[in-house]
Amino acid sequence: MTELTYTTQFKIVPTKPFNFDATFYKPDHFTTDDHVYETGVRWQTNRWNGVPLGLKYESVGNVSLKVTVFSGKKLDTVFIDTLKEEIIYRYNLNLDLTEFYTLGKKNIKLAKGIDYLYGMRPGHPSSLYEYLIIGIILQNAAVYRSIAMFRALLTTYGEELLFDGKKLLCLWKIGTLNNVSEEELRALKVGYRAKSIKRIDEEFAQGKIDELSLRKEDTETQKKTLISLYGVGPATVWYLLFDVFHRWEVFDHISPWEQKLYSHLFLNKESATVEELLKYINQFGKYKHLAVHYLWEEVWWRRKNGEVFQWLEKEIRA
DNA sequence: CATCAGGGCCCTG
DNA sequence: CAGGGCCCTGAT
Repeated sequence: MTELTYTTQFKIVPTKPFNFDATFYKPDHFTTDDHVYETGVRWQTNRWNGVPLGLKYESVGNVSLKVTVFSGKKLDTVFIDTLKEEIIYRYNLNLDLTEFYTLGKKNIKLAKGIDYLYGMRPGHPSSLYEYLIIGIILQNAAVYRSIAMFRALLTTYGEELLFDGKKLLCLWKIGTLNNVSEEELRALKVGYRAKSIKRIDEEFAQGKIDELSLRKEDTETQKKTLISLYGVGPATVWYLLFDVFHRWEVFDHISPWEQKLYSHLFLNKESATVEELLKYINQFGKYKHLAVHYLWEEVWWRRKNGEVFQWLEKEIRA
């Protein structure tokens, strides 16, 4: 266990309107043991330039954000400045929602979602490497199993950090799995995914992918690069484009299980065709996936706040 | 008990 | 470009 005793603080003022809770907590995200959330606060482990950190995000009246960085050693200014930029990027704290809201409010259903989650940003705590690990354990498994795999991996190869009275696990450093055999990974019940996880780790360790420069490429290049990674197919690419590369307009992939969920979500019925669903979502133009994010998160937040959606319970098998 | 079908992807033919 | 196989696990 590593105790993180150094602290650095800074403030971020996001664009308005800002909703801390809906931005820093997504009830449908399944990862465990690497974060704790309570109203107005999120503790999150993370690595920046390979350095394990404890991050504490606090809402200051839903107007600004207080960030406390816990580290094992003193951090220099460049490190902190780039970390701050990265946080702004990952949680989309500079996103201007005006245009999307104007468009979205023309649709009664989405208007309700926007109202409920007013100021919410899309966003994800993970780097591309970390998200790829998550994406791979999502494949061909229901939620409870993905959780089990994530927990097993994190417990075995992650690093235990103690900060601000919280004991949380931090995902391993790129290259860690180099000395781990495929058999050893399989023992954690990740199955055939062991091979993909190892190969992704290897490719990143060799520096074949540079996340920051890939962000600057166009969508097609990003798609091509991602799908070339072993174990990454269309479904995983689609998640990555939204959560890691912030492509709000890409919404062209609906898998059978999502088809059922979106039928309820968009059209309040049991089973709509993929064409029907895509047609519905096309009205949101360059904000297609962002619109879905609002509709989707609305249901999850309502569920968290006590409302019951039978169709959701049936499908998620958490 | 055995068999099967997944919240994909790779590989083969 | 269609379809079999894959780790596991719960459902039947």
